[in-house]
Amino acid sequence: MARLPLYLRALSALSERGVPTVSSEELAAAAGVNSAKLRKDLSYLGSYGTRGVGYDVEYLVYQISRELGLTQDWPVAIIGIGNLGHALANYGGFASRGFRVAALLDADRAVAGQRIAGMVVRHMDDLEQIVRDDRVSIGVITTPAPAAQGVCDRLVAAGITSILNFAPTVLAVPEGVDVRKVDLSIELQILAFHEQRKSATDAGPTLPPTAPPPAGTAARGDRGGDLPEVMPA
Amino acid sequence: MARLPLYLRALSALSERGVPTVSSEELAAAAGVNSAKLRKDLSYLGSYGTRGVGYDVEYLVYQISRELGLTQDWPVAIIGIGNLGHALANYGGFASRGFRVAALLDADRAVAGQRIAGMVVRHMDDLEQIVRDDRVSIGVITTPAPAAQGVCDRLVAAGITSILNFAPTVLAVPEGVDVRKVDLSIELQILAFHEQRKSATDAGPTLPPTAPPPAGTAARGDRGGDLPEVMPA
DNA sequence: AGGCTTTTGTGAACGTGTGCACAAAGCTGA
DNA sequence: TCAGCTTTGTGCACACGTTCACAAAAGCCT
Ligand SMILES: NC(=O)c1ccc[n+]([C@@H]2O[C@H](COP(=O)([O-])OP(=O)(O)OC[C@H]3O[C@@H](n4cnc5c(N)ncnc54)[C@H](O)[C@@H]3O)[C@@H](O)[C@H]2O)c1
Ligand SMILES: NC(=O)c1ccc[n+]([C@@H]2O[C@H](COP(=O)([O-])OP(=O)(O)OC[C@H]3O[C@@H](n4cnc5c(N)ncnc54)[C@H](O)[C@@H]3O)[C@@H](O)[C@H]2O)c1
Repeated sequence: MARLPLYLRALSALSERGVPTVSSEELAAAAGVNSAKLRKDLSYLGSYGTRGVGYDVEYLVYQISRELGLTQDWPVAIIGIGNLGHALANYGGFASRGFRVAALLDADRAVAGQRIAGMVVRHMDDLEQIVRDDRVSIGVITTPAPAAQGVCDRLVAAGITSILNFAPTVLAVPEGVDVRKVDLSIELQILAFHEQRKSATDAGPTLPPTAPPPAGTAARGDRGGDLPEVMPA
Repeated sequence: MARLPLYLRALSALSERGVPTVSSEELAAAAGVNSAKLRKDLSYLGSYGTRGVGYDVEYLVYQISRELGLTQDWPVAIIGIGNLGHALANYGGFASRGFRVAALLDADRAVAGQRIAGMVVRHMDDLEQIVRDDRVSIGVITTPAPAAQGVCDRLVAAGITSILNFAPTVLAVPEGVDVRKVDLSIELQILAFHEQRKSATDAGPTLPPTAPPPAGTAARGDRGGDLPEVMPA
């Protein structure tokens, strides 16, 4: 379940505040989900709440941590130490949850060798060896989009089966390899879409809900005239 | 539809390569989705393909751009110019799709005044004015988690109705405000979860699929002894 | 000790998204 | 002009996730 990390975060906060137990209602509110959904999720991991009382916070934290595999540490390698790679390398939020930045790598020999966040950036030549020696299990790709697939292939060849991709590309991977992507532009575009909807309904039907296609002849052919050249490159 | 940006990206790539038309099958492969799904998605926006030929790339790019509201530009403000805020400010991928970084803001007076990516970082005091004058419609929150809700409230009060949140918190917002979150730790935890599943099935049932709760007496009470203190803070 | 209150765990209905499969539509070439 | 081929658009069935609602369980108070 993809919501477990959310619950875990809310529970950790409660735990820090010394709260001993929590009801599904409270926890659901903190995580921003429906309480029935939360209870069903928790029941999946065979968890035990106490009727009339709620869930024991500490116990639940432990259970979810174990279910997510957070009781062991996961060495992470970051590939492509540019703007974003820098930020991630300097980010302290990883270590607190069992993730350890084991290596930073870059193809640029001017970047390799630099010290960032207390680590020396390694060159891509050493990738396979680093993965092997440090038992890296998760690769984070922060290279430019054109390089992402190549890097991905090398990571997979080196034995990595979990990849977090920040480059705006669809990565092709063999079966058994998990890829998750974080895509800024897509998030912004979705926001823009909703924003447009809002202003459209506010200001009346300037844009019809369903855009009528160019009538008559065809959707193809000579349309050079009526297409403003506003489309993004 | 949250997949439109994906299609748009694939289409833009095709457009740059001069490809005039594309079949649903090809486009679906490029976007990593099912072809029937893609056709259904496109049919929602009343789009016109040509049977026996496929879709006109340029026309589709225009249609999707318009549907997503990408024919206008969206001024974006980034709040919290630390590691991540820096990276985003320096990122060139926004402008290419109609998003314009209109302002960088920070609460730290040592940060405000700095030039980053050709812009001067403004102080939070000016937030309301900047939002008003520059017609900022999307706010990006890259402050530490504890500050996020406060910043969010101010953005909403200033009239912003679309927020992209990088801080690991659930933001409470009034109806009509859209929040999308990008959460690194959650992505990593999901990867770790699957990774653990994989190694568990490989190496036999070291961890049972369903974790049996502590038997007998209760799930509560004296459990100080059998809980290893490995849970993340 | 027994009833009352609180809260879990879950059965069942519902809505949504997904994918198959096929008929209709349009192009191409003879 | 017409047959044949390709590809779209969509009806339909299915699977999944979500939510409601309620009975059973546990604690608490008298
Ligand atoms: N910076 C952001 O805020 C941001 C936001 C969203 C998405 N992205 C995406 O993240 C990726 C990185 O962005 P960035 O701004 O950090 O770019 P960048 O150009 O600053 O950094 C890219 C780094 O990758 C290295 N690199 C290039 N090819 C490589 C290869 N084959 N192997 C290893 N390393 C290689 C380069 O040497 C460079 O250091 C891009 O795909 C970008 O689209 C960035
Ligand atoms: N750096 C990363 O790679 C990364 C990754 C995932 C998530 N995050 C999250 O993104 C957020 C920012 O991370 P970071 O590494 O850039 O942190 P950072 O500490 O480097 O930067 C935070 C910035 O926000 C400013 N700030 C603090 N309170 C503010 C307020 N009330 N109003 C306006 N500005 C304020 C600070 O002055 C600072 O410049 C954090 O919530 C972090 O958890 C960061």
